[in-house]
Amino acid sequence: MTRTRFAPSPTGFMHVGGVRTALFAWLIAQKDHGTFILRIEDTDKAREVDGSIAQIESSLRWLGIDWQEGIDKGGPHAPYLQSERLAIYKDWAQKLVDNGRAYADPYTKDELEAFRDDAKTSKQPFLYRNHRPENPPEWDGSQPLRFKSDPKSYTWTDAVMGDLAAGSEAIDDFILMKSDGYPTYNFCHIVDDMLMEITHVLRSQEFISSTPKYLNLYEALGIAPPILATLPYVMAIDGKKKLGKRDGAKDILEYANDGYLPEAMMNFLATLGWNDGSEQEIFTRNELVEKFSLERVQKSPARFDEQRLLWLNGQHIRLLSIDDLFERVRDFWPVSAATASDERKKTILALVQDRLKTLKDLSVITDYFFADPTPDWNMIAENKQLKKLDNDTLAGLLHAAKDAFEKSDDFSADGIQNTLNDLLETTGQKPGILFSVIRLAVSWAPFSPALNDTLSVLGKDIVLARLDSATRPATNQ
RNA sequence: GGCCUCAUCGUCUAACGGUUAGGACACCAGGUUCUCAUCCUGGCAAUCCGGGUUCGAUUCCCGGUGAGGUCACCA
Repeated sequence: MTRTRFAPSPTGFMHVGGVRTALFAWLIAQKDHGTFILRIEDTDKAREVDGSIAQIESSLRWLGIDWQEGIDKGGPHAPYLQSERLAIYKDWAQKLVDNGRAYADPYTKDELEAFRDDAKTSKQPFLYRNHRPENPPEWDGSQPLRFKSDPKSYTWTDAVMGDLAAGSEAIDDFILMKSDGYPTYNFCHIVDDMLMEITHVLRSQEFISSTPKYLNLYEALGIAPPILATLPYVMAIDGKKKLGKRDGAKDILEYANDGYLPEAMMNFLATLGWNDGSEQEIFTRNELVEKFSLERVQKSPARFDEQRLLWLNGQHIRLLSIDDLFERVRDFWPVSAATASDERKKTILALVQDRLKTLKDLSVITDYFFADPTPDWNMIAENKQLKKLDNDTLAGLLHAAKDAFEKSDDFSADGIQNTLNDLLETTGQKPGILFSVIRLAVSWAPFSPALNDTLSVLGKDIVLARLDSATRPATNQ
Protein backbone atom coordinates (compact mmCIF):
# COMPACT_ATOMS: atom_id res chain seq x y z
CA MET A 1 0.00 0.00 0.00
CA THR A 2 1.34 3.37 -0.98
CA ARG A 3 2.33 5.61 1.91
CA THR A 4 3.76 9.04 1.15
CA ARG A 5 4.61 11.98 3.33
CA PHE A 6 5.14 15.67 3.15
CA ALA A 7 7.73 16.70 5.71
CA PRO A 8 8.23 20.45 5.84
CA SER A 9 10.24 22.28 8.44
CA PRO A 10 8.31 25.03 10.21
CA THR A 11 10.45 27.91 9.01
CA GLY A 12 7.79 30.15 7.51
CA PHE A 13 4.97 30.18 5.01
CA MET A 14 4.46 27.68 2.20
CA HIS A 15 5.38 28.75 -1.28
CA VAL A 16 4.43 27.14 -4.55
CA GLY A 17 7.51 24.93 -4.80
CA GLY A 18 6.86 23.30 -1.46
CA VAL A 19 3.16 22.98 -2.12
CA ARG A 20 3.81 21.21 -5.42
CA THR A 21 5.97 18.61 -3.69
CA ALA A 22 3.14 18.02 -1.22
CA LEU A 23 0.63 17.85 -4.05
CA PHE A 24 2.53 15.22 -6.02
CA ALA A 25 3.01 13.07 -2.92
CA TRP A 26 -0.68 13.43 -2.08
CA LEU A 27 -1.73 12.59 -5.64
CA ILE A 28 0.11 9.29 -5.81
CA ALA A 29 -1.22 8.28 -2.41
CA GLN A 30 -4.78 9.20 -3.44
CA LYS A 31 -4.47 7.37 -6.70
CA ASP A 32 -3.53 4.17 -4.88
CA HIS A 33 -6.05 4.70 -2.08
CA GLY A 34 -2.99 4.85 0.13
CA THR A 35 -2.03 7.08 3.01
CA PHE A 36 -0.64 10.60 2.98
CA ILE A 37 1.21 11.72 6.09
CA LEU A 38 2.11 15.19 7.32
CA ARG A 39 5.26 15.11 9.40
CA ILE A 40 6.86 18.23 10.81
CA GLU A 41 10.65 18.36 10.77
CA ASP A 42 11.48 20.82 13.52
CA THR A 43 15.05 19.83 14.25
CA ASP A 44 16.54 23.24 13.67
CA LYS A 45 15.30 25.31 16.55
CA ALA A 46 17.22 28.39 15.43
CA ARG A 47 15.34 28.65 12.15
CA GLU A 48 11.93 27.84 13.51
CA VAL A 49 9.22 30.46 13.00
CA ASP A 50 6.22 30.66 15.31
CA GLY A 51 2.92 29.91 13.69
CA SER A 52 4.46 28.06 10.74
CA ILE A 53 2.80 24.76 11.49
CA ALA A 54 -0.67 26.26 11.56
CA GLN A 55 0.10 28.09 8.36
CA ILE A 56 1.34 24.95 6.63
CA GLU A 57 -1.78 23.10 7.69
CA SER A 58 -4.15 25.79 6.50
CA SER A 59 -2.27 26.09 3.21
CA LEU A 60 -2.70 22.39 2.52
CA ARG A 61 -6.34 22.45 3.62
CA TRP A 62 -7.09 25.39 1.37
CA LEU A 63 -5.76 23.47 -1.60
CA GLY A 64 -7.81 20.45 -0.64
CA ILE A 65 -4.86 18.29 0.32
CA ASP A 66 -5.81 16.25 3.34
CA TRP A 67 -3.63 13.92 5.38
CA GLN A 68 -4.56 10.79 7.26
CA GLU A 69 -1.74 10.89 9.79
CA GLY A 70 -0.19 13.97 11.33
CA ILE A 71 0.44 15.90 14.51
CA ASP A 72 -3.18 17.03 14.75
CA LYS A 73 -4.63 13.64 13.87
CA GLY A 74 -2.25 11.20 15.43
CA GLY A 75 -1.80 7.82 13.79
CA PRO A 76 -0.10 4.47 14.24
CA HIS A 77 3.37 6.03 14.16
CA ALA A 78 2.83 9.04 16.38
CA PRO A 79 4.30 11.39 17.31
CA TYR A 80 4.63 13.17 13.96
CA LEU A 81 6.61 16.07 15.32
CA GLN A 82 10.29 15.26 15.19
CA SER A 83 11.20 17.20 18.31
CA GLU A 84 9.02 14.73 20.19
CA ARG A 85 10.90 11.76 18.75
CA LEU A 86 14.36 12.55 20.09
CA ALA A 87 14.60 9.33 22.11
CA ILE A 88 13.96 7.31 18.96
CA TYR A 89 16.79 8.99 17.05
CA LYS A 90 19.12 8.57 20.00
CA ASP A 91 18.39 4.85 20.08
CA TRP A 92 19.15 4.43 16.42
CA ALA A 93 22.26 6.54 16.75
CA GLN A 94 23.43 4.34 19.59
CA LYS A 95 22.91 1.25 17.45
CA LEU A 96 25.22 2.71 14.84
CA VAL A 97 27.78 3.54 17.52
CA ASP A 98 27.59 -0.01 18.84
CA ASN A 99 28.09 -1.40 15.35
CA GLY A 100 31.11 0.80 14.82
CA ARG A 101 29.29 2.80 12.15
CA ALA A 102 29.21 6.12 14.00
CA TYR A 103 31.71 8.08 16.02
CA ALA A 104 32.06 11.33 17.92
CA ASP A 105 33.54 14.28 16.07
CA PRO A 106 36.47 15.56 18.13
CA TYR A 107 37.30 18.66 16.10
CA THR A 108 36.61 22.25 17.03
CA LYS A 109 34.82 24.55 14.63
CA ASP A 110 38.09 26.29 13.79
CA GLU A 111 39.86 23.04 13.02
CA LEU A 112 37.04 22.00 10.71
CA GLU A 113 37.10 25.38 9.05
CA ALA A 114 40.81 24.98 8.41
CA PHE A 115 40.23 21.63 6.70
CA ARG A 116 37.62 23.24 4.49
CA ASP A 117 39.88 26.14 3.59
CA ASP A 118 42.62 23.73 2.60
CA ALA A 119 40.25 21.88 0.34
CA LYS A 120 39.13 25.13 -1.20
CA THR A 121 42.61 26.48 -1.89
CA SER A 122 43.67 23.19 -3.46
CA LYS A 123 40.42 23.22 -5.45
CA GLN A 124 39.38 19.90 -4.09
CA PRO A 125 35.99 18.94 -2.76
CA PHE A 126 35.93 18.82 1.00
CA LEU A 127 35.64 15.32 2.43
CA TYR A 128 35.51 14.95 6.17
CA ARG A 129 36.46 11.31 5.96
CA ASN A 130 39.93 12.33 4.82
CA HIS A 131 40.35 13.67 8.33
CA ARG A 132 38.60 10.85 10.13
CA PRO A 133 40.14 10.67 13.63
CA GLU A 134 41.96 7.46 14.51
CA ASN A 135 40.85 7.29 18.10
CA PRO A 136 37.63 9.24 18.45
CA PRO A 137 36.45 9.95 21.98
CA GLU A 138 33.46 8.12 23.34
CA TRP A 139 30.23 9.80 22.29
CA ASP A 140 28.58 11.47 25.26
CA GLY A 141 26.05 13.52 23.33
CA SER A 142 27.91 16.78 23.64
CA GLN A 143 29.88 16.30 20.45
CA PRO A 144 28.38 15.87 16.99
CA LEU A 145 27.99 12.23 16.02
CA ARG A 146 29.22 11.31 12.57
CA PHE A 147 28.34 8.46 10.27
CA LYS A 148 31.32 6.23 9.53
CA SER A 149 30.71 5.86 5.83
CA ASP A 150 31.76 3.05 3.56
CA PRO A 151 32.73 4.88 0.37
CA LYS A 152 31.68 3.11 -2.82
CA SER A 153 29.94 3.97 -6.02
CA TYR A 154 26.20 3.59 -6.49
CA THR A 155 23.71 3.33 -9.28
CA TRP A 156 20.07 3.62 -8.48
CA THR A 157 16.77 4.26 -10.15
CA ASP A 158 14.80 7.40 -9.55
CA ALA A 159 11.10 7.31 -10.35
CA VAL A 160 11.38 10.62 -12.21
CA MET A 161 14.99 10.95 -13.29
CA GLY A 162 15.56 7.34 -14.30
CA ASP A 163 18.92 5.68 -13.74
CA LEU A 164 21.37 7.73 -11.73
CA ALA A 165 24.94 7.10 -10.74
CA ALA A 166 27.59 8.56 -8.48
CA GLY A 167 31.12 7.61 -7.51
CA SER A 168 32.52 7.04 -4.05
CA GLU A 169 33.63 10.67 -3.83
CA ALA A 170 29.98 11.51 -3.21
CA ILE A 171 30.06 9.58 0.07
CA ASP A 172 31.22 11.22 3.24
CA ASP A 173 31.01 11.06 7.03
CA PHE A 174 28.09 13.38 7.59
CA ILE A 175 26.67 14.41 10.93
CA LEU A 176 23.89 12.26 12.36
CA MET A 177 23.34 13.98 15.70
CA LYS A 178 24.11 17.62 16.38
CA SER A 179 25.79 18.69 19.59
CA ASP A 180 22.51 20.19 20.78
CA GLY A 181 20.97 16.72 20.92
CA TYR A 182 18.84 17.11 17.80
CA PRO A 183 19.33 14.82 14.82
CA THR A 184 20.14 16.19 11.38
CA TYR A 185 17.65 15.89 8.54
CA ASN A 186 20.07 13.53 6.85
CA PHE A 187 19.64 11.06 9.67
CA CYS A 188 16.16 11.43 11.11
CA HIS A 189 14.25 11.50 7.84
CA ILE A 190 15.65 8.07 7.08
CA VAL A 191 14.72 6.69 10.49
CA ASP A 192 11.24 8.18 10.32
CA ASP A 193 10.53 7.13 6.75
CA MET A 194 11.42 3.58 7.74
CA LEU A 195 9.40 3.56 10.95
CA MET A 196 6.44 5.22 9.26
CA GLU A 197 6.64 2.70 6.43
CA ILE A 198 6.94 5.34 3.73
CA THR A 199 6.96 3.74 0.29
CA HIS A 200 7.74 6.77 -1.92
CA VAL A 201 9.98 9.68 -1.01
CA LEU A 202 9.41 12.73 -3.18
CA ARG A 203 11.68 15.71 -2.83
CA SER A 204 13.25 18.37 -4.93
CA GLN A 205 16.41 18.36 -6.95
CA GLU A 206 18.88 19.60 -4.38
CA PHE A 207 18.82 16.21 -2.66
CA ILE A 208 20.06 14.31 -5.65
CA SER A 209 23.71 14.86 -4.69
CA SER A 210 23.19 13.55 -1.19
CA THR A 211 21.28 10.45 -2.23
CA PRO A 212 24.44 8.26 -2.33
CA LYS A 213 25.10 9.22 1.28
CA TYR A 214 21.59 8.13 2.18
CA LEU A 215 22.01 4.88 0.28
CA ASN A 216 25.15 4.24 2.29
CA LEU A 217 23.29 4.89 5.53
CA TYR A 218 20.38 2.67 4.53
CA GLU A 219 22.91 -0.11 4.09
CA ALA A 220 24.51 0.51 7.46
CA LEU A 221 21.07 0.45 9.04
CA GLY A 222 20.20 -2.74 7.19
CA ILE A 223 17.05 -1.34 5.66
CA ALA A 224 15.77 -1.23 2.09
CA PRO A 225 15.40 2.29 0.70
CA PRO A 226 11.96 3.43 -0.43
CA ILE A 227 11.20 4.42 -3.99
CA LEU A 228 12.97 7.73 -4.58
CA ALA A 229 11.48 10.43 -6.78
CA THR A 230 13.30 13.66 -7.53
CA LEU A 231 11.16 16.59 -8.57
CA PRO A 232 12.64 19.33 -10.74
CA TYR A 233 12.59 22.86 -9.41
CA VAL A 234 9.95 25.45 -9.91
CA MET A 235 11.83 28.45 -11.28
CA ALA A 236 11.07 32.13 -10.99
CA ILE A 237 9.59 33.35 -14.28
CA ASP A 238 12.25 35.94 -15.01
CA GLY A 239 15.25 34.40 -13.33
CA LYS A 240 17.37 31.36 -13.73
CA LYS A 241 17.05 30.60 -10.07
CA LYS A 242 14.70 28.27 -8.35
CA LEU A 243 11.68 29.95 -6.91
CA GLY A 244 12.47 30.68 -3.30
CA LYS A 245 11.19 33.00 -0.65
CA ARG A 246 14.00 35.47 -1.12
CA ASP A 247 13.28 35.61 -4.84
CA GLY A 248 9.75 36.80 -4.35
CA ALA A 249 7.93 33.49 -4.07
CA LYS A 250 4.56 34.27 -2.61
CA ASP A 251 2.79 32.64 0.27
CA ILE A 252 0.30 30.21 -1.25
CA LEU A 253 -2.40 31.73 0.96
CA GLU A 254 -1.83 35.06 -0.72
CA TYR A 255 -3.33 33.53 -3.83
CA ALA A 256 -6.39 32.61 -1.82
CA ASN A 257 -6.74 36.23 -0.70
CA ASP A 258 -6.22 37.41 -4.25
CA GLY A 259 -9.22 35.44 -5.42
CA TYR A 260 -7.67 32.32 -6.86
CA LEU A 261 -9.58 29.06 -6.70
CA PRO A 262 -7.83 26.13 -5.03
CA GLU A 263 -8.76 23.84 -7.91
CA ALA A 264 -7.14 26.26 -10.36
CA MET A 265 -4.00 26.37 -8.25
CA MET A 266 -3.97 22.60 -8.03
CA ASN A 267 -4.45 22.28 -11.78
CA PHE A 268 -1.67 24.78 -12.36
CA LEU A 269 0.79 23.18 -9.96
CA ALA A 270 0.11 19.67 -11.22
CA THR A 271 0.67 20.64 -14.85
CA LEU A 272 3.84 22.50 -13.96
CA GLY A 273 6.24 19.71 -14.81
CA TRP A 274 3.67 17.04 -15.52
CA ASN A 275 1.24 16.19 -18.29
CA ASP A 276 -0.81 13.14 -19.07
CA GLY A 277 0.34 12.90 -22.68
CA SER A 278 -2.94 14.18 -24.09
CA GLU A 279 -3.79 17.73 -25.09
CA GLN A 280 -5.99 18.28 -22.04
CA GLU A 281 -5.23 21.49 -20.16
CA ILE A 282 -8.05 21.73 -17.64
CA PHE A 283 -8.11 19.02 -15.02
CA THR A 284 -10.48 18.62 -12.11
CA ARG A 285 -9.16 17.32 -8.83
CA ASN A 286 -10.55 13.85 -9.53
CA GLU A 287 -9.03 13.75 -12.98
CA LEU A 288 -5.65 14.61 -11.52
CA VAL A 289 -5.90 11.87 -8.92
CA GLU A 290 -6.88 9.42 -11.61
CA LYS A 291 -4.31 10.40 -14.23
CA PHE A 292 -1.24 11.51 -12.31
CA SER A 293 1.90 9.42 -12.49
CA LEU A 294 5.51 10.03 -11.56
CA GLU A 295 6.69 8.51 -14.84
CA ARG A 296 5.34 11.49 -16.73
CA VAL A 297 6.90 14.12 -14.50
CA GLN A 298 9.34 16.30 -16.39
CA LYS A 299 13.06 16.04 -15.67
CA SER A 300 13.84 19.67 -16.27
CA PRO A 301 12.77 22.67 -14.20
CA ALA A 302 9.65 24.63 -15.08
CA ARG A 303 9.02 28.33 -14.74
CA PHE A 304 6.19 29.68 -12.67
CA ASP A 305 4.02 31.48 -15.21
CA GLU A 306 1.38 33.55 -13.44
CA GLN A 307 -0.34 34.33 -16.74
CA ARG A 308 -1.18 30.70 -17.15
CA LEU A 309 -2.37 30.50 -13.57
CA LEU A 310 -4.64 33.46 -14.20
CA TRP A 311 -6.06 31.84 -17.32
CA LEU A 312 -6.65 28.57 -15.51
CA ASN A 313 -8.37 30.45 -12.71
CA GLY A 314 -10.80 31.99 -15.19
CA GLN A 315 -11.46 28.58 -16.72
CA HIS A 316 -12.23 27.05 -13.35
CA ILE A 317 -14.45 29.99 -12.35
CA ARG A 318 -16.52 29.33 -15.47
CA LEU A 319 -16.81 25.65 -14.55
CA LEU A 320 -18.57 26.47 -11.27
CA SER A 321 -22.33 26.49 -10.83
CA ILE A 322 -23.76 29.82 -9.70
CA ASP A 323 -24.54 28.42 -6.27
CA ASP A 324 -21.01 27.12 -5.87
CA LEU A 325 -19.48 30.32 -7.18
CA PHE A 326 -21.73 32.28 -4.84
CA GLU A 327 -20.24 30.45 -1.85
CA ARG A 328 -16.70 31.16 -3.04
CA VAL A 329 -17.16 34.88 -3.54
CA ARG A 330 -18.72 35.62 -0.15
CA ASP A 331 -15.78 37.79 0.92
CA PHE A 332 -15.33 39.55 -2.39
CA TRP A 333 -18.48 41.65 -2.83
CA PRO A 334 -18.18 45.44 -2.79
CA VAL A 335 -19.28 47.10 0.45
CA SER A 336 -22.27 48.54 -1.41
CA ALA A 337 -23.64 45.01 -1.70
CA ALA A 338 -23.91 44.55 2.05
CA THR A 339 -27.71 44.82 2.18
CA ALA A 340 -28.47 43.13 -1.13
CA SER A 341 -30.36 39.84 -1.05
CA ASP A 342 -28.71 36.54 -1.94
CA GLU A 343 -31.08 36.16 -4.87
CA ARG A 344 -30.11 39.50 -6.31
CA LYS A 345 -26.43 38.78 -5.81
CA LYS A 346 -26.75 35.47 -7.61
CA THR A 347 -28.49 37.12 -10.54
CA ILE A 348 -25.67 39.60 -10.85
CA LEU A 349 -23.07 36.90 -10.38
CA ALA A 350 -24.49 34.98 -13.32
CA LEU A 351 -24.01 38.08 -15.46
CA VAL A 352 -20.37 38.61 -14.54
CA GLN A 353 -19.15 35.02 -14.21
CA ASP A 354 -17.54 35.09 -17.67
CA ARG A 355 -15.80 38.33 -16.83
CA LEU A 356 -14.05 37.15 -13.68
CA LYS A 357 -10.39 36.21 -13.85
CA THR A 358 -10.07 36.22 -10.10
CA LEU A 359 -12.76 36.41 -7.45
CA LYS A 360 -11.26 39.71 -6.40
CA ASP A 361 -12.42 41.26 -9.68
CA LEU A 362 -16.01 40.97 -8.47
CA SER A 363 -15.99 44.10 -6.37
CA VAL A 364 -15.06 46.60 -9.07
CA ILE A 365 -17.20 45.13 -11.79
CA THR A 366 -20.42 44.93 -9.80
CA ASP A 367 -20.34 48.07 -7.68
CA TYR A 368 -22.71 50.09 -9.90
CA PHE A 369 -25.40 47.44 -9.48
CA PHE A 370 -25.64 48.21 -5.80
CA ALA A 371 -24.81 51.92 -5.49
CA ASP A 372 -25.39 54.89 -7.77
CA PRO A 373 -22.18 55.53 -9.67
CA THR A 374 -20.53 58.93 -9.87
CA PRO A 375 -20.83 60.33 -13.39
CA ASP A 376 -17.51 60.70 -15.13
CA TRP A 377 -18.01 62.92 -18.18
CA ASN A 378 -14.54 62.15 -19.41
CA MET A 379 -15.77 58.71 -20.31
CA ILE A 380 -17.95 60.32 -22.94
CA ALA A 381 -15.33 62.81 -24.01
CA GLU A 382 -12.81 60.02 -24.51
CA ASN A 383 -15.18 57.54 -26.13
CA LYS A 384 -14.22 57.29 -29.78
CA GLN A 385 -17.88 57.05 -30.92
CA LEU A 386 -19.43 59.55 -28.55
CA LYS A 387 -16.91 62.34 -28.53
CA LYS A 388 -18.06 63.41 -31.99
CA LEU A 389 -21.60 64.12 -30.78
CA ASP A 390 -22.68 67.46 -29.41
CA ASN A 391 -24.45 67.79 -26.09
CA ASP A 392 -27.88 68.31 -27.58
CA THR A 393 -27.70 65.07 -29.51
CA LEU A 394 -26.56 63.20 -26.41
CA ALA A 395 -29.31 64.67 -24.31
CA GLY A 396 -31.83 63.86 -27.03
CA LEU A 397 -30.80 60.24 -27.07
CA LEU A 398 -31.03 59.98 -23.31
CA HIS A 399 -34.48 61.56 -23.33
CA ALA A 400 -35.66 59.23 -26.05
CA ALA A 401 -34.38 56.25 -24.08
CA LYS A 402 -35.98 57.47 -20.91
CA ASP A 403 -39.33 57.96 -22.64
CA ALA A 404 -39.22 54.54 -24.23
CA PHE A 405 -38.41 52.78 -20.97
CA GLU A 406 -40.99 54.78 -19.08
CA LYS A 407 -43.69 53.48 -21.40
CA SER A 408 -42.41 49.93 -21.35
CA ASP A 409 -44.10 47.40 -19.09
CA ASP A 410 -41.77 44.57 -19.95
CA PHE A 411 -38.48 44.97 -18.14
CA SER A 412 -37.22 41.48 -18.78
CA ALA A 413 -33.99 41.20 -20.72
CA ASP A 414 -35.96 40.20 -23.83
CA GLY A 415 -38.44 43.00 -23.39
CA ILE A 416 -35.65 45.52 -23.02
CA GLN A 417 -33.97 44.21 -26.13
CA ASN A 418 -37.19 44.88 -28.03
CA THR A 419 -37.34 48.41 -26.66
CA LEU A 420 -33.70 48.96 -27.58
CA ASN A 421 -34.28 47.68 -31.10
CA ASP A 422 -37.24 50.04 -31.49
CA LEU A 423 -35.09 52.89 -30.24
CA LEU A 424 -32.48 52.15 -32.89
CA GLU A 425 -35.16 52.70 -35.53
CA THR A 426 -36.79 55.78 -34.05
CA THR A 427 -33.51 57.56 -33.36
CA GLY A 428 -31.83 56.31 -36.52
CA GLN A 429 -28.63 55.73 -34.52
CA LYS A 430 -26.14 52.94 -34.75
CA PRO A 431 -25.94 50.52 -31.81
CA GLY A 432 -22.38 51.65 -31.21
CA ILE A 433 -23.66 55.09 -30.30
CA LEU A 434 -27.05 54.53 -28.75
CA PHE A 435 -26.04 51.59 -26.60
CA SER A 436 -22.84 53.26 -25.46
CA VAL A 437 -24.68 56.35 -24.30
CA ILE A 438 -27.19 54.35 -22.30
CA ARG A 439 -24.55 51.99 -20.94
CA LEU A 440 -22.42 54.83 -19.64
CA ALA A 441 -25.37 56.77 -18.25
CA VAL A 442 -26.50 53.88 -16.09
CA SER A 443 -23.12 52.43 -15.09
CA TRP A 444 -20.35 54.95 -15.61
CA ALA A 445 -18.15 51.88 -15.75
CA PRO A 446 -15.42 51.07 -18.25
CA PHE A 447 -17.19 47.81 -19.00
CA SER A 448 -20.34 45.97 -18.09
CA PRO A 449 -22.40 42.94 -19.17
CA ALA A 450 -24.74 43.02 -22.16
CA LEU A 451 -26.87 46.16 -22.04
CA ASN A 452 -30.28 44.46 -21.91
CA ASP A 453 -29.15 42.19 -19.05
CA THR A 454 -27.66 45.09 -17.15
CA LEU A 455 -30.77 47.22 -17.44
CA SER A 456 -33.05 44.38 -16.53
CA VAL A 457 -31.13 43.61 -13.35
CA LEU A 458 -30.92 47.28 -12.43
CA GLY A 459 -34.71 47.60 -12.70
CA LYS A 460 -36.95 50.21 -14.20
CA ASP A 461 -36.83 52.74 -11.36
CA ILE A 462 -33.08 52.88 -11.14
CA VAL A 463 -32.64 52.98 -14.90
CA LEU A 464 -35.03 55.90 -15.23
CA ALA A 465 -33.42 57.76 -12.35
CA ARG A 466 -29.91 57.33 -13.71
CA LEU A 467 -30.90 58.29 -17.23
CA ASP A 468 -32.50 61.38 -15.78
CA SER A 469 -29.52 62.45 -13.71
CA ALA A 470 -27.26 61.89 -16.71
CA THR A 471 -29.43 64.17 -18.80
CA ARG A 472 -29.35 67.28 -16.70
CA PRO A 473 -25.63 68.05 -16.47
CA ALA A 474 -25.26 67.20 -20.13
CA THR A 475 -27.84 69.82 -21.19
CA ASN A 476 -26.29 72.41 -18.92
CA GLN A 477 -22.86 72.14 -20.40
C1' G B 1 37.61 23.33 -8.68
C1' G B 2 35.52 17.86 -7.98
C1' C B 3 31.00 15.33 -8.47
C1' C B 4 25.78 15.12 -10.10
C1' U B 5 21.60 16.57 -13.17
C1' C B 6 19.18 18.91 -17.11
C1' A B 7 18.51 21.05 -22.47
C1' U B 8 11.80 21.36 -28.29
C1' C B 9 8.33 28.14 -29.86
C1' G B 10 9.15 34.02 -24.96
C1' U B 11 6.57 30.32 -21.25
C1' C B 12 4.26 25.17 -20.07
C1' U B 13 4.68 20.99 -23.07
C1' A B 14 3.52 16.59 -27.20
C1' A B 15 5.95 13.60 -30.66
C1' C B 16 7.56 3.69 -28.52
C1' G B 17 13.93 6.55 -35.37
C1' G B 18 9.98 8.03 -40.53
C1' U B 19 4.93 14.10 -38.62
C1' U B 20 4.39 20.08 -43.27
C1' A B 21 7.73 19.10 -35.34
C1' G B 22 1.33 19.03 -32.57
C1' G B 23 -1.35 21.56 -28.42
C1' A B 24 -1.84 25.41 -24.55
C1' C B 25 -0.52 30.36 -22.19
C1' A B 26 1.10 35.11 -23.78
C1' C B 27 1.14 38.32 -28.05
C1' C B 28 -1.10 40.13 -32.94
C1' A B 29 -5.43 40.34 -36.48
C1' G B 30 -10.63 39.33 -37.52
C1' G B 31 -15.80 37.71 -36.01
C1' U B 32 -20.04 37.68 -32.02
C1' U B 33 -26.15 44.48 -32.81
C1' C B 34 -22.11 49.02 -27.31
C1' U B 35 -17.83 48.35 -23.68
C1' C B 36 -15.02 44.53 -21.01
C1' A B 37 -14.81 39.37 -20.70
C1' U B 38 -16.20 34.74 -22.67
C1' C B 39 -16.48 32.04 -27.16
C1' C B 40 -14.95 31.16 -32.46
C1' U B 41 -11.37 31.78 -36.68
C1' G B 42 -6.58 32.96 -38.34
C1' G B 43 -1.32 34.56 -37.53
C1' C B 44 3.69 34.88 -35.25
C1' A B 45 7.06 31.56 -33.00
C1' A B 46 11.15 25.98 -31.30
C1' U B 47 14.35 20.77 -31.71
C1' C B 48 21.76 24.60 -28.01
C1' C B 49 26.38 23.38 -31.17
C1' G B 50 29.65 19.61 -33.47
C1' G B 51 30.62 14.74 -34.60
C1' G B 52 29.06 9.72 -35.12
C1' U B 53 25.30 5.13 -35.64
C1' U B 54 21.36 4.61 -39.37
C1' C B 55 18.33 4.39 -45.79
C1' G B 56 16.43 8.11 -42.15
C1' A B 57 17.58 11.37 -36.25
C1' U B 58 14.03 16.10 -31.72
C1' U B 59 14.50 10.90 -30.48
C1' C B 60 20.33 6.48 -29.74
C1' C B 61 25.99 7.26 -28.66
C1' C B 62 30.29 10.60 -27.90
C1' G B 63 32.31 15.50 -27.29
C1' G B 64 31.49 20.54 -26.50
C1' U B 65 28.49 24.70 -24.75
C1' G B 66 24.92 26.61 -21.55
C1' A B 67 21.97 26.32 -17.12
C1' G B 68 21.07 24.43 -12.28
C1' G B 69 22.43 21.65 -7.94
C1' U B 70 25.95 19.85 -4.30
C1' C B 71 30.64 19.75 -1.46
C1' A B 72 26.64 22.88 6.47
C1' C B 73 26.22 20.94 13.81
C1' C B 74 19.94 23.88 7.02
C1' A B 75 16.36 21.09 5.54
